[in-house]
Amino acid sequence: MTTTEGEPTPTQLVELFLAVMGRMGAHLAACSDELGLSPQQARAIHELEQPRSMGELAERLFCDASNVTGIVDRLEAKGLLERCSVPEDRRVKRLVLTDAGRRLGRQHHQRVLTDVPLFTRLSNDDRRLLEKLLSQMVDEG
Amino acid sequence: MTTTEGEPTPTQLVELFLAVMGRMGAHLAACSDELGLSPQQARAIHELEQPRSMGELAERLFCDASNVTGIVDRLEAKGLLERCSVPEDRRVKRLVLTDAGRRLGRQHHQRVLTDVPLFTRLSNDDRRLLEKLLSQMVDEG
DNA sequence: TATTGTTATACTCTATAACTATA
DNA sequence: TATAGTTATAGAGTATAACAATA
Repeated sequence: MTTTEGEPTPTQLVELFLAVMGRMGAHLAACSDELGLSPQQARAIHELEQPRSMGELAERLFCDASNVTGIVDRLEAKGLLERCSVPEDRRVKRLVLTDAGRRLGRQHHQRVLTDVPLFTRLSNDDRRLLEKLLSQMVDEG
Repeated sequence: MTTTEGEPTPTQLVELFLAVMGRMGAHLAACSDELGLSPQQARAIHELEQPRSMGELAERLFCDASNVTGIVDRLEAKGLLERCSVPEDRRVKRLVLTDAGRRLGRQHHQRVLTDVPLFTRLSNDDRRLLEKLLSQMVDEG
């Protein structure tokens, strides 16, 4: 317990971030559930605002390509997207949201943004500050 | 696209937070995987630094109590915790980490804290600032 | 009666490996 | 040969409902 006041240990920071992540995760789960989607399905729709291939979607979801088959199957069965063929390379499937899919994506987006108790507690200045810090964290790669 | 400069929309902020969450999630998954744990098992061990009942653990994991039975089963099978009986109320199971469980928990904690590329990009001052903002977000409930 | 934890069930997500159809 | 996507498989997380033991 030799904690110097001037040198912040990462412990507290990571703990806090995990706590905020937990609440945000619960919020996201509730939002997708209201629309009859699993969290991962909602995430997929979000990433498909621009059409992408199966492999690209896998990268964005941080999961193996084999999982995407099932996720896309279920979204396609709900009529939320279509697997289009690509003339230049017939191996590739181009995933395109249907109108219903785009509509549901917008609804989900709205719900996620509405009443996020985490962020509503911050002043406008603090939100700008947090935005700046998060940008720094994500920048580059 | 009528975005006023002075009024920050929550959109960008939420997007950024989700991006940071995604990377942190990948980091956590990698850390637990190295120790032969699922992310949820690692999370459970983390929450059991203090002994808790099944129901308490369920609350902390934001999931139904019925799931905790399986999660605890698997941790118990690995010898990482024990279900102790509570004399005052024989319905309750008191979950206590074994020495091996506590050791693994410390290892996981170390790995999570080490080389978090997200936080290493921030200056000490910025980390303190982020810590303050995250505290505000979590405060109260 | 109410509560704690379990079981049964069914679905989703997950990675690995083997497969297909293209390139 | 290499790549994009699929299938098969097995394990883990998830919620709901019904249940046993205890309060």
